[in-house]
Amino acid sequence: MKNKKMKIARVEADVSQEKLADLVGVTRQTINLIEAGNYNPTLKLCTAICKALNKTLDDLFWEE
Amino acid sequence: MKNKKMKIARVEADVSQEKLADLVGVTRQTINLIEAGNYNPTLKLCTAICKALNKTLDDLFWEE
DNA sequence: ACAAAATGTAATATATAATTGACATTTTGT
DNA sequence: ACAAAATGTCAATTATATATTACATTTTGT
Repeated sequence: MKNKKMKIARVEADVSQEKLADLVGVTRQTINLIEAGNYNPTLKLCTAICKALNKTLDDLFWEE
Repeated sequence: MKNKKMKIARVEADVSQEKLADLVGVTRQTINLIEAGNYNPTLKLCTAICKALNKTLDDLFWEE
């Protein structure tokens, strides 16, 4: 269960994993792991990522 | 920063903290802490809570 | 083709989410 | 008024999100 939506939003915003990591205050590896899936980030981090990419939680992290 | 939205949704759904905890597979204390605020739950738990209460992430956990 | 940037991934360490058990207080039903 | 249920909260432990360091591979620009 990769997080394609987040990766697409990031690429559309034209920011690298490293840049996004800086923006939200985590390491590049954490961003990489989230996009790779099998990861369970905290709400605070999800929210920070959404704001950095100008999206909402439902946009990037909701799964039916 | 209490999570009022979650508490309201839970009460409207007529489930106790303990019942909700059972539904989503955590302890009552964890639910209590989230509602009390100053807590940073994981995405998986947030999603489980939303589904149990028939809400979305934006409904319960989005903060401007 | 080449160098630089970006990405994938692993091992170990640290911070903190979540558990467990317990008790006090508040709320609800009768 | 009373008992039962629900909630608030604390201390100590366990599980796991995130950091750190490091290296290999892939992608991008020139």
